[in-house]
Amino acid sequence: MQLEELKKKQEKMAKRVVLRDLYSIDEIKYVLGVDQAFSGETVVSACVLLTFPELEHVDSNVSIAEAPMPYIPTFLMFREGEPAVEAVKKLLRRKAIIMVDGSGIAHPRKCGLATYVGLKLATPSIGITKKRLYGRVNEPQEVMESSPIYDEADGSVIGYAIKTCKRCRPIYVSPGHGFTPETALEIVKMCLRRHKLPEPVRFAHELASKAKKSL
DNA sequence: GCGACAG
DNA sequence: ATCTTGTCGC
Repeated sequence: MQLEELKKKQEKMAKRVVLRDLYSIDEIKYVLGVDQAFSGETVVSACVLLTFPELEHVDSNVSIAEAPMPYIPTFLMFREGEPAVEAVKKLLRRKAIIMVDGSGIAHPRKCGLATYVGLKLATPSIGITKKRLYGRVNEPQEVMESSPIYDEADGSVIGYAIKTCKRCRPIYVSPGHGFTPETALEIVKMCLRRHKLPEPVRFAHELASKAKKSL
């Protein structure tokens, strides 16, 4: 099938991923949050720009597009990647990092949606998911407790699961590009404010669904 | 063959 | 992701 071709593209991109900190936490000035909402096959991509670490809203942007292909597990980047990149472009600036609603390297071929966006925009990125896609994890039990996500093949740490609120399942964090799993987790913790999801992703999700309604 | 499988 | 009301809890 042609999915084999797409797998090769992911494997090729994965080789370009940098898993060390391109930015130290204290030099980050902004955090961009991205998410998409769908109306049939119409993609509504929303991006919010927040200051870091204050998380004050600076600007936001919405862009509409047609989905290039259907959703197929582990191939999400080919469906939402370009739309997401388009939404982020206009708001991108120096010392900004990107937080994406989708996996980073916690992916079978180490190339999730967050990795795609980070590499495409040559900007450090972090992936956040509400459900596990790949990796072995012992779910954290206490609020704010985190536990490593291990690569199913070599056992290396590829991210962290963290229980962000009392009565909710943990969220999964993995670097997309330009960060170690530890730093990605630390940044996500700094973006939490009494909700399950970190503010950048939360606001982007909110904007995307709001923009979708007004279509 | 069987189960798993982001958004 | 999306289709959907009320409802329990902080």
